[in-house]
Amino acid sequence: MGQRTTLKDVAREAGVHTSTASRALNDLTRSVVNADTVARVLEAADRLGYAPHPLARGLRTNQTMTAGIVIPDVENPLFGPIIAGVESALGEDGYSLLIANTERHHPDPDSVIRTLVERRVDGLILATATRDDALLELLMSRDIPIVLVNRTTERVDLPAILGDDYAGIGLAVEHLEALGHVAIGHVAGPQSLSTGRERHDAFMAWMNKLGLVADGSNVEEADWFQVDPGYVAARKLMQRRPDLTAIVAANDLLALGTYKAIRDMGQRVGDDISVTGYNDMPLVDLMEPGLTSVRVPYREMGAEAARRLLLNMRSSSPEVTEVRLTPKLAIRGSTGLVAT
Amino acid sequence: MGQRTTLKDVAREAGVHTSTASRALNDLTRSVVNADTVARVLEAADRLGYAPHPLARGLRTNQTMTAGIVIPDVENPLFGPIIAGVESALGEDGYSLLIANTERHHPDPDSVIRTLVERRVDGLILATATRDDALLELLMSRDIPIVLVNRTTERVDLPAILGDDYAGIGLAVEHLEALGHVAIGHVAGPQSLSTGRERHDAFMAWMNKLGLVADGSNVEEADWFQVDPGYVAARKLMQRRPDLTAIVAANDLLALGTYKAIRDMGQRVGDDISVTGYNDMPLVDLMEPGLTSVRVPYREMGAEAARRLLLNMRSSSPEVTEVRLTPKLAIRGSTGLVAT
DNA sequence: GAGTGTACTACAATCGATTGCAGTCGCTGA
DNA sequence: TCAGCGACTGCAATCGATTGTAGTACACTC
Repeated sequence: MGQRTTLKDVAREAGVHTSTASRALNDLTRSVVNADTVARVLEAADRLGYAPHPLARGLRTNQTMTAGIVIPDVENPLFGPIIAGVESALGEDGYSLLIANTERHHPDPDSVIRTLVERRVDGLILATATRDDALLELLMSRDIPIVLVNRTTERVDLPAILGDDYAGIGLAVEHLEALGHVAIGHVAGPQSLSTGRERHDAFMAWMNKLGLVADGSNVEEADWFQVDPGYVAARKLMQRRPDLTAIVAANDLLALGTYKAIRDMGQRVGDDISVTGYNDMPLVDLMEPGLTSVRVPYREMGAEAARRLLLNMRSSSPEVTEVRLTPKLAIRGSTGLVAT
Repeated sequence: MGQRTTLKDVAREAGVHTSTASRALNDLTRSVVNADTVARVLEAADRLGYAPHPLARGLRTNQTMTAGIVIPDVENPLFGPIIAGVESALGEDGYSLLIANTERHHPDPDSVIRTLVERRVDGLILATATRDDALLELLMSRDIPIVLVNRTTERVDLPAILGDDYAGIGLAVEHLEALGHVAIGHVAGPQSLSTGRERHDAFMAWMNKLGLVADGSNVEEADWFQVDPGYVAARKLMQRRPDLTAIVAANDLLALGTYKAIRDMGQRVGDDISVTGYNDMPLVDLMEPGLTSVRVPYREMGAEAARRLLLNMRSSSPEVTEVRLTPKLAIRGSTGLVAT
């Protein structure tokens, strides 16, 4: 139809004032309206196909029923499940999701977040946090509910929904130790991100805990969480430590870069050197060999971030909580018994 | 800061009426305001950190400066580049992007689209079209600009930004023919989607054009664009036609399912049977062997859909155009000379 | 019968911007 | 000197919902 139906149309049709119609249509105020009047208004609204104008409502209530999510690289398959979880959980409560993609090469990534703030989103979910993130501090003064997802920050205290990296790396290291590996290396992620740093620290802690040698020579940091930096880091690591029989990579892309490095050095993944990854991205199970990877329930992570945000938007003094989701290890062909 | 700055504050600070301040701040009306007054208003706005309230503005102008994008499965890595392209192009024009994910198992996928319409998005980009899509017809009566992306529909005439499936399948079939293959099969996608249907039709057309046999026995439709349905369809195909030396799959997941089927039948991908895929998803290059795949510029597809939507939002009589993006073939180890 | 309390509804202000229209001032030409 | 026109600015209505407040009617009690 051409013209949209407004509350005035509904009120006229039901024979009441717009304020009565508004009260009849809203759950929280319906009880002060006579039941017969309520029935007439609801029937008129349904017949006319009425939907409230979100801008008019939002201007008055100071709520947009939208949340924003900021993703560092929406092309990275890691974020699809997180977005799906967030969108689904928010949708259940009647919220819509504005998405913004910063990307590493964005000229002014902070402007992306500011745009969402100016859009008056009711809350923000940020997947972009770095460990020393100045923008988060600035956002804190804005009094807008924020939840971090996947990574956290050390700059300020904010609610964060994360994977349990300590447990996840533990699964990988223990799995390799159970296969007889003692010379285990780590291709670490960038230490400016909490995911890079925590997986590195977890690796060191688990190696020490299991009585295995971790003196720093068995760790090499990749510049970024991508295949090529993983390849470069893995080569350096294996050149420095040719004795290593297993490598724990801080994510799947680094692991696949490690595959390439192993092959370039004339060895076989899984047979000569075992490799584990992290995230259990789509298709890593179809690699040759399938990648043993720490699986984080990312969709659930997204949903939990949304639920936390919804709680914090309703609360006048939101809790700063940190939730860590329990990972599992998907064991595949890239890990095998230590060669003798 | 606590309270937000409004136009009243800026007007007071600059010593003018709010209407003058509004005109001074807006590009289209600035020219009717005296230059000295403009300078004072701009300076006040900057000093007070003023940003217009989008709801107030939108209520009056009947524009939200938002567009909606509806994705059938945001966890599918295919859609990340499309979203990235859309978000980037819209952002350049000051638009924000609301994202909704329908998912195949959503109880009421149409409600997701209706919610965006009720949100008064200025336009919609739909990646969800099926060939016979009743909701699109309903949406047409709403007078909201729509652009289809990745898939099109036969139900109504709508602008669509697509891959050139005819050219893409042609690249694959010609490549295989050049390698000496004559017995080529097709693992088709679901025919209810334009991508499934068009790639199937393109395959038949190219086989006929090259004088190769395509009698229907060399085609098997997968129920969905996933690995397992691809596996099932590939097995059926190879059981029915054991002579096939090459298979053109309608997307990468079907291709990877075909890999599994080939291996289960004791043969080697690339050596015994060549396989091509479509989309060139992340990680298919790292498969063993790397998948030869038709690469569609999905990020550019998203950006073009956004540009088309922006044009149509500005136009009172938008063109129904169909743009097809030229694919390329990424040649890898999954295709080789026909075995003799 | 009068007074009081409660249920129900209407009135009007409000949110914060945009914009049609009108008033004022200064300049120019007859 | 006066009228007309253009530049500039202010006034007030408007977008469409929500909500504080007030008015009215009816029932109950003394």
